[in-house]
Amino acid sequence: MTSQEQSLHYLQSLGYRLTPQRLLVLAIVAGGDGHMGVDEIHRQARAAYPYLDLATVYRTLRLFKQVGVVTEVDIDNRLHYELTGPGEKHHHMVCRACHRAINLSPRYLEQFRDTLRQEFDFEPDIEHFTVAGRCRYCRETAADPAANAGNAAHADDIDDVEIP
Amino acid sequence: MTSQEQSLHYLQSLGYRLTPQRLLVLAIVAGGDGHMGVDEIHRQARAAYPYLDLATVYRTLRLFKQVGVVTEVDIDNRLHYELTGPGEKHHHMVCRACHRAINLSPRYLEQFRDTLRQEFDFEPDIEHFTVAGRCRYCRETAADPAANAGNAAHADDIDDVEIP
DNA sequence: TATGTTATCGCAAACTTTTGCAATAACTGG
DNA sequence: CCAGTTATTGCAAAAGTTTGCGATAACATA
Repeated sequence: MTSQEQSLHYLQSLGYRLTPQRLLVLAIVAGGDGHMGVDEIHRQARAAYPYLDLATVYRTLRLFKQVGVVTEVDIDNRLHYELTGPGEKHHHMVCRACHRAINLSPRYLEQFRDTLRQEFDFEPDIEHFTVAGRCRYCRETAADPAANAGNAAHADDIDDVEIP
Repeated sequence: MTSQEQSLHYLQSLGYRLTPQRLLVLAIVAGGDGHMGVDEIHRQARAAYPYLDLATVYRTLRLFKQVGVVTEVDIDNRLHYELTGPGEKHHHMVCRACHRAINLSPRYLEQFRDTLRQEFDFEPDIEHFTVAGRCRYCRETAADPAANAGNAAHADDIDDVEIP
């Protein structure tokens, strides 16, 4: 049984229905490599099934995320999804400047999570966790707020860069 | 010189202009207690200056955040802002269920940040950092978020609880 | 104070994501 | 296999946020 089939069985066991739309979205997310934007998922899905609505894609992905089939990553204020690997969970660091996403092993967060549990009895959601910040390249090239200090021009925003 | 005046001077020193709109938004955020939603800021601002546009409020708050005057907190997919205290920086844990925000001292994140710096040469943005998850009360009472939303009962011995 | 430069504003429209609702289709039990 | 129940869909529209653009106003310089 493939991991896709497992996911579908799991959905069914929770009482959710198996629809062609859900099969399709799952197949596409499973087929893509790395995080996929919602629009790209929708575009690919329409190629196979033209009537599939964007709202359905959003709802389907939200459901998949809820039951743990996919992982949600917020990249530059846009939602992206990838298949949740069985054992190979990881988190992301996303650069504020170039929006590149770097994978982050869970062990970096585990200690932090344990502390929050113990001290606050708060259960942090570290399955869906993104660390924003600046990557090495962007810090080297420019992008230091202090460097812009005297500069009146306020560089509205840095342009989008493909996600590797 | 008040801390508001300091912020304004700082903006000017960076080359940004001082406009009545910015003065107003700053005053309102400074006047409110805790995180304020964008719509609430806009509503209060219009009382004093009816032509102020919502887009201007968004742009102003984004600028304030960029230069460190305010801190942005994402609560239930909506942006909230509060004045960045001079020394009293803190982060937030926001409950997925009741959306209550719990303040989190920076020391809990410092070790994590140091690790990311050393291992990945990645500079995480921990000034604007929110940990999502489930608070104790919502995990105890289990399911229904609506049941807990707006309930301040479990402020008990949690240090610093704010209701959005 | 007058003038030029350009950051900022207001407006309208776009974009991303969510939601209400009636019609449809997936599962259930007979 | 059929009928009933209800989760799910597609559509349209709303909600929250961002963006393009021409007009305006803030600051610098003289």
